[in-house]
Amino acid sequence: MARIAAPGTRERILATAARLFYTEGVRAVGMAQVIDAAGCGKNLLYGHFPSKSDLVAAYLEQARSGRDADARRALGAAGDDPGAALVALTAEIAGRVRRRAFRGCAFRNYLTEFPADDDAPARIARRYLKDTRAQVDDLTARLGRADTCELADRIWLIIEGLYASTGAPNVSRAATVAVRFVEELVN
Amino acid sequence: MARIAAPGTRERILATAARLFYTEGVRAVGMAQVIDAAGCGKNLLYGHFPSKSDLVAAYLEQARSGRDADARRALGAAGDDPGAALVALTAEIAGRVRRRAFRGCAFRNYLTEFPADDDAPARIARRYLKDTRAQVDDLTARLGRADTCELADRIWLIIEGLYASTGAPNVSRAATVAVRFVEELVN
DNA sequence: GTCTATAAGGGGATAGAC
DNA sequence: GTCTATCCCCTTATAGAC
Repeated sequence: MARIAAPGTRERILATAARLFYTEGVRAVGMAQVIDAAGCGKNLLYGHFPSKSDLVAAYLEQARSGRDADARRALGAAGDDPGAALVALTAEIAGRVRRRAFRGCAFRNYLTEFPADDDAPARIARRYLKDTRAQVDDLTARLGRADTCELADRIWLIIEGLYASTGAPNVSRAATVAVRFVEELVN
Repeated sequence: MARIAAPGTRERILATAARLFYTEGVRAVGMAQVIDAAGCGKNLLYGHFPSKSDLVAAYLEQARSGRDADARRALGAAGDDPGAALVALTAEIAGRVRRRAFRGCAFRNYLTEFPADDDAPARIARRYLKDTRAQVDDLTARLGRADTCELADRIWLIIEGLYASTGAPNVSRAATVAVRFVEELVN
């Protein structure tokens, strides 16, 4: 009797790997550790993800999907107002930063761990940064200010600073300040 | 005939290691690679640095010394004006960011690579972040504003964002914008 | 005495085989 | 699941060159 493949196995393995990669770093976590934590056999993991690079790519793809969904939700609530959209985007990131499990931006962290690589995970990470930056540029342009370029650069500085505020003395306060900061810039 | 120990050997090894660690990441660079690049024997390196952790600690200590010296120089030119000092500090970082070899803040990069560690290198990195943040807090307090806390948080966001601007579309422009941004905040 | 070169120990990594 | 192959890691030890 052939056993039926358990549904959701791939997702369970990926969720475990994602938590470990994000918390401890991609390089620090070995495949054996993922297998142990997921409580699955080796073949099962390598069946779904033929190599560690594939698993890492899936981890980053999933992080991107989740982030995009949250961003869409935040943007939806902001309606057509580009200023409100920029504030909503910042607030969405601030919400992530306030979580206990926050340990920086998964994509920036990956690029810090593998600065020279140009494989699938690196391309996913770089594309994410490019796309979100473009999103900020777009929204800022729609504000119709004379100093569009300067303003976009400033908002981007705040967003990057917000993502980096892992070691800030008061992370939650930093998140609040960042949102208020962007609010003042767009109003 | 006893050969005299070559002077500057430690410094040469350390400079090689520092360049590699900073450019490619601490985890990605092995001791063998450092030995190869330094063109020395294995025993010589291990004589000066008994373990990789010692070498990494020396790398971060040296980075800190260099950074402190540059910061002192920048602060000296600013005189007693705390606003000018904050701008000078930002400009000093902006200068680093503009260099071709810039690949982020060595201390933040290390903490991203080893988030769970609490050894000598990690303590050096965390102490640096704590000290520079305290420096910003101090200077901001001396501005005598009513919103000292908020202002310090904002400047810190900009500084963190500036350090993170490795992948910005135009790094040099981002650096310029950051300095102008802080200028406006303190004036 | 000082350094290089080489070998080897002990561990852990990815990945494949059964 | 277990077992193995292969590789690279940090580190120590040994042997030889100047």
